[in-house]
Amino acid sequence: MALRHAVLAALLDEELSGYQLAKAFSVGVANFWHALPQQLYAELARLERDGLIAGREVVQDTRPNKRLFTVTDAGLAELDAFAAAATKPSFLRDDLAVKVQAADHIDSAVLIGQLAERAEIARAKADLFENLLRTMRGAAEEDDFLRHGTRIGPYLTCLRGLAFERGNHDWCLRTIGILKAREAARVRP
Amino acid sequence: MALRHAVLAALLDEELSGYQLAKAFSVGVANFWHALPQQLYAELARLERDGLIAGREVVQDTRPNKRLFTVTDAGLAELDAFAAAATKPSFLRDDLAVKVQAADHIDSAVLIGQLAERAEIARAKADLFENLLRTMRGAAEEDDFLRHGTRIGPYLTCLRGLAFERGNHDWCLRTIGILKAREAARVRP
DNA sequence: CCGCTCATGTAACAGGTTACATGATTTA
DNA sequence: TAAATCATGTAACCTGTTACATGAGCGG
Repeated sequence: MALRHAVLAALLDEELSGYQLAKAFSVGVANFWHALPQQLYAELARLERDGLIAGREVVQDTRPNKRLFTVTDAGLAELDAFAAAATKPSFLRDDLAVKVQAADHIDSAVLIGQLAERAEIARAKADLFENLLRTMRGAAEEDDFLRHGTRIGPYLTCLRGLAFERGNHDWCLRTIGILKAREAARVRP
Repeated sequence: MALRHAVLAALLDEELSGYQLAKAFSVGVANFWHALPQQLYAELARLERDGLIAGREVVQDTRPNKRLFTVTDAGLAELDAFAAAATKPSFLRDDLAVKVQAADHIDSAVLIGQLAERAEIARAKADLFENLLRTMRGAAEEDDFLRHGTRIGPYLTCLRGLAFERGNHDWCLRTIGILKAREAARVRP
């Protein structure tokens, strides 16, 4: 039951609607958790029912009305309890890694294509994260912001996302290089 | 349905029993996928039923008998098809990241403790991966092994695991440093 | 003799994914 | 005028996790 806490954590810094939350969780920016809109709407309903968040209706003319959610004191207490409990280890689950594991037995041209695709996605995400970080720290130097800024949580998770995507990118490119070198070596050894 | 392919990929290089597979998938070495023993036994049964792997009984005196599994031609074809299909993006799902996201609202002593714990786990895993890599390449230089060695798939996924755990470790330590500096700044600003 | 390793599962439950449904408004 | 955006969900299905079951040998 950790989607709960991910939603609470996301609502700490801004009041959001389900739709806005869904954007934050799916469109790239999901640097600390990933979830689909359907999960989020369901989870918001449960959180509100349990009194951990409170929603207020915002009536709009041109757009459909929306409900903005805030974390309640009970919600904060729940997050405290979550933070104090033992952290579950995080595991890898990546289709691309499975394909690379089988690299010696499958067509390497296909694999190289998929690695290139992933490298590009990783690069785009890294760029996005860099921009987000710049926006968050504003005019301040990074060290200064981290020492004295308010709300560094999102900044810290974004730093992790950035490092992760850079690692991804580098690994894809290196793997492509190795596979190509082997192909060349196989043709004229 | 990707556990299927992860199991197939794991069985490519050695004939394994369910028990041995389970060890490879749970005890640390899960650098390209993670799964529990129960999932694996169930998946092995399905794979055998579908003719993608073949099992042979090995009778043992002192130990209970076991069944060793090998990938069939149909299994290889299935892996080929999987490799050719579009790769699903991989997503982050980490309790610790959720806690860090909420860093501004929860007790930082607790958080620092959990980050230190995770840093230690990451360090241990990185060490393990380094040893695995050394074992895999044997006497050869890394470049040489990667260019001419057989079975580099597992080596490549292990490289990724290593980079991932190092990134994890660095991020945990850096985050701890930042949180401590902020605590100090709050006491005497 | 207690706990660990080998060896294989079943059953119930929680969590995540896919497919589908609706409908107005702005942008290309 | 077609497509994307805003806005919210339901239902069926697939996947992963937790809890439990069994039993022999080996090491401290």
